[in-house]
Amino acid sequence: MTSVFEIIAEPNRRAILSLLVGAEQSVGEIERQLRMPQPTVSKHLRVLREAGFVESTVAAQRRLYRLKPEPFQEVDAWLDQFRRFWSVHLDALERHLDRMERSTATKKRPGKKPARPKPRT
Amino acid sequence: MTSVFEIIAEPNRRAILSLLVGAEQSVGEIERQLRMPQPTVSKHLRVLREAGFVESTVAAQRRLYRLKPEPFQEVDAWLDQFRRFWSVHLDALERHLDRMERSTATKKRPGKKPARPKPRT
DNA sequence: CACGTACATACGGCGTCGGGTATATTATCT
DNA sequence: AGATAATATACCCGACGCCGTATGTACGTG
Repeated sequence: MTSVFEIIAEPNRRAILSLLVGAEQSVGEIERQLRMPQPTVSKHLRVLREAGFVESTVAAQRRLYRLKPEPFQEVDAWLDQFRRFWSVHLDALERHLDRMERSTATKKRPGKKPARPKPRT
Repeated sequence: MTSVFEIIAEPNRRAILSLLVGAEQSVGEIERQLRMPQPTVSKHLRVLREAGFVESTVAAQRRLYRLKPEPFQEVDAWLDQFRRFWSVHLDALERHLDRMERSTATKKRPGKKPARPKPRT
């Protein structure tokens, strides 16, 4: 389990991560929402924690898990080398879609750049 | 081997993909550049092809493999939900880096948007 | 202090993936 | 057609990952 890619290869772990995007959750909440046995949740959380995807704080007898950004950025950085490739291949399509978006006036996160290529952290 | 994430979990496969970013390559070229036995290369290429990461054309007795963009976009789309999260967490840092970049005048791909969030294909 | 809750860990079993070796297939050349 | 190069596939095996069950630990409450 050496790389971030092996971590996110597991469907249950991806489910947990997606769940944690909304807000931090306790083990029990994850267990109930994803309908998976508690030891399974704990084990996956351990893997995710050791890989830096999540961190936890103790709140009474429960532990709240939340996301950490770094590993995701690592995946993003890896993906970056391929973005150059696929942007070339889909350039015409992209321009077409851009025109579509502007004409249908679907405003998405107005003033924010969507993604940074190669974040340095 | 059901999802794109399992495909890219394998280090040798990622090496092959990275190699193919530059240009299409034959099996033998991959074999030599990555110093891995030929059956290993063929097996991984099979997996990559069936997952849609690469396609091949026959050129005499050799087969040239090249990348296909779709699976990468799938990974990118998955990452997108987390981009919102980490951009919030690193907003201040991001603005700082942006100022750094502009002041050092490091122009990157001038007129091109780096990545499309949620590509529709 | 006994008990219940919330979570973590230990252990055994099983399926699957990747590596290695050998062999089959397809194309090229003489 | 025979030989050789390039690639694909078959088979066996060892390792590792995930699951389920059982048990351990820590915290809170009566």
